[in-house]
Amino acid sequence: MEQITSIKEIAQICGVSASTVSRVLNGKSYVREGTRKRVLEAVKQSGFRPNLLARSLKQGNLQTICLMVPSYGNLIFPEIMRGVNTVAREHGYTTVFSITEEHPGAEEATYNEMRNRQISGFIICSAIGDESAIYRMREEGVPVVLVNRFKKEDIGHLDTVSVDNYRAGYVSTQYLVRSGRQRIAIACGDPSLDLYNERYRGYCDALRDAGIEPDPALILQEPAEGQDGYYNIIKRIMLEPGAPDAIFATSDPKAFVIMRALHDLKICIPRDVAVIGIDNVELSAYMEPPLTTVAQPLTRMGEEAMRILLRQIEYKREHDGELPPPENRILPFDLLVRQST
Amino acid sequence: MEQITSIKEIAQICGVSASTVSRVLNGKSYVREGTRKRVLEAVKQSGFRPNLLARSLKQGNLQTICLMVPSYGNLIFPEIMRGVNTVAREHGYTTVFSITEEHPGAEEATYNEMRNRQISGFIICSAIGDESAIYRMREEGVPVVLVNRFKKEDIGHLDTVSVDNYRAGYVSTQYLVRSGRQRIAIACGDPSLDLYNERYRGYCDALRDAGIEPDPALILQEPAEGQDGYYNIIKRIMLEPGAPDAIFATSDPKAFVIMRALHDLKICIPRDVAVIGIDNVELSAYMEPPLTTVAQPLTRMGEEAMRILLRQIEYKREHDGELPPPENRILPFDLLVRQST
DNA sequence: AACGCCGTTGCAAACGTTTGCTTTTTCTCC
DNA sequence: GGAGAAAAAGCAAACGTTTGCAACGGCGTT
Repeated sequence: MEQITSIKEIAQICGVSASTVSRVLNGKSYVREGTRKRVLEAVKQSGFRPNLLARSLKQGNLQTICLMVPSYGNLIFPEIMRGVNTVAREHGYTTVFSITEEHPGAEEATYNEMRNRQISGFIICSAIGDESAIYRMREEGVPVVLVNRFKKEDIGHLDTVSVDNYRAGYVSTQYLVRSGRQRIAIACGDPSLDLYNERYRGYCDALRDAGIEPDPALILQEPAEGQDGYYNIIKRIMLEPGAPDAIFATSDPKAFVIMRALHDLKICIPRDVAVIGIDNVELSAYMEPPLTTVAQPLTRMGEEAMRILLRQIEYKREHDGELPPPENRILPFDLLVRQST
Repeated sequence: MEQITSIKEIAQICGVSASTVSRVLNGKSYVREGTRKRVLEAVKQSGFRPNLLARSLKQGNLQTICLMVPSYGNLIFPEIMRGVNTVAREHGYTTVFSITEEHPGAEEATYNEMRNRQISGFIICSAIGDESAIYRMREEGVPVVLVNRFKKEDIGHLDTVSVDNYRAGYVSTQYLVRSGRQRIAIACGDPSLDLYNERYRGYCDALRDAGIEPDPALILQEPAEGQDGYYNIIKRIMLEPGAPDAIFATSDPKAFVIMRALHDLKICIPRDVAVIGIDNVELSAYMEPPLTTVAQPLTRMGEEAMRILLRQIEYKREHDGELPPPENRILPFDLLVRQST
């Protein structure tokens, strides 16, 4: 059984031309029912699969999108990836990924690598501070969707998917206040990421609305060595006078580090200190005690991002390379009360 | 500034033929130093990037490999992915991924999807029981490397990367014995995966070598609903007479579930029951207490898998489509003692 | 019977490379 | 200065598709 490698061989078998076979395979133009059947049969018999590269070369795009994630340090990314991948697949798209490892400029480098692969678009979960490269991509007519990480000013200019981070910060802080906590600390995230600034704003406003003035001593800045550095910060602050009775971690992984520090200090959660996070990665439920957290619909965020990207790709095709006006999707979140508060 | 899209335009600018430009870009054949410089300059000036699809169409392979993972339920996969990705990238390869979600037949489906994309090879972390599809792939001359999941019989027939799972099981059990535990239970994994069977064998042998006959009551089979089902199993067994004083979880995620159950029973780890895992995913250190575990070099496993794949690809090119004899890489592991034992 | 139309099909030129072969240029050596 | 070889460059045919245009035949209409 010879391996059939091209449309021409199928054509020969069926006694038609290659064009006809192509038309059958694409279902674009009409083909007489009889020949259609015959071709389809031959294709099935031989197990022939058309060469996607050839098609893509002709049409100028491989059915492939690129997903950029910063790292796996934060476990939200695998879940987002899963969402992207399932929707992509449903639509015949393949997903390539690139781990930027938080290097500045990595997005642009990847973009350049991918350009000559005729990638249809990008989903970026790893923007850091400087988004100029991303604006440039959009200007060049390349579909891009940002997930989670973007600036307030990007809204209306770039496509984005996220939750309402301000509300998330507000709600979690409010919950701590309502459960009677007095001195609520916040573990801030990288200040170059707006999502953390928003959560911080929500924290401040929730406190003020409850008649509490935010105490600078309780506003913990992300240490230079990254979130693991919170371990030492917590150890220090808990021994000082005026230690907090609750800690709002602006992401679950930060909460994990913080809980570790509290355990090592033999401080009881939640009796002495309550801890709340944001994300709800899978493992949050397995912490001791299980972590109360604001659940982001991570997988769904990936799905939505891919849908928006597909919309852009389609619009672009129909409008002669023009991109549609940007879409900013905000998904709902849930406060998930477990035993750490 | 017009966008240069093809080698021909560069050729025109430099007053040479397209072939020459191609040769400069590939560095294959000799080109006079002067023209070389001129072409390179023009390429740089215009920011031109050759169309990889066209090249691949001609040469019959896109520089891309496909990584299949079962799911993200087990956090070892993100770390393996990172390893694969970095090596792939160093060698100019792009990685596409596919999540098989443990569906039987998913490997083959993905394989078929990828075949017409001229994928150079596959790294599979998701084989389940039936590897016939994978043998078929190899027979068709497609480079494949299995990571972690494969059968003993595959050794010598397929390329693999893993740790010595028998030793890993042996060492962890032995460690429990030596620290004075008497009744050591094992939480087995999916019996269709040999790696779990090996760990189990190691467990039995370690016990016997210590003069302890494995007690069937302490051999816990993975429940039908997957590892989460261990929650109820543990809750039950701990209340029965002859409850274990140590539990060997054949993977870290299983250990997490088990620890959750023990906490909920108010059983103290490690005083009443010691827990040991295998994997050392990042979060193991953040459990309460931090999990003692056999650390697999996950990222390194990904890297090695990619290297072996590259070797296959290269050999294949040089030997007229022939694959090299299979390689079975076994990487060293470390027993990481933390506070759960 | 001639006409035009429409539904089908084929032809051939693209898409942007690579590469075997040929031609031209350059160099070397007598 | 010329012959010959070696080096450099060009030509054109591929790789496997898609697609505009042309061709063909059959049918209904006048």
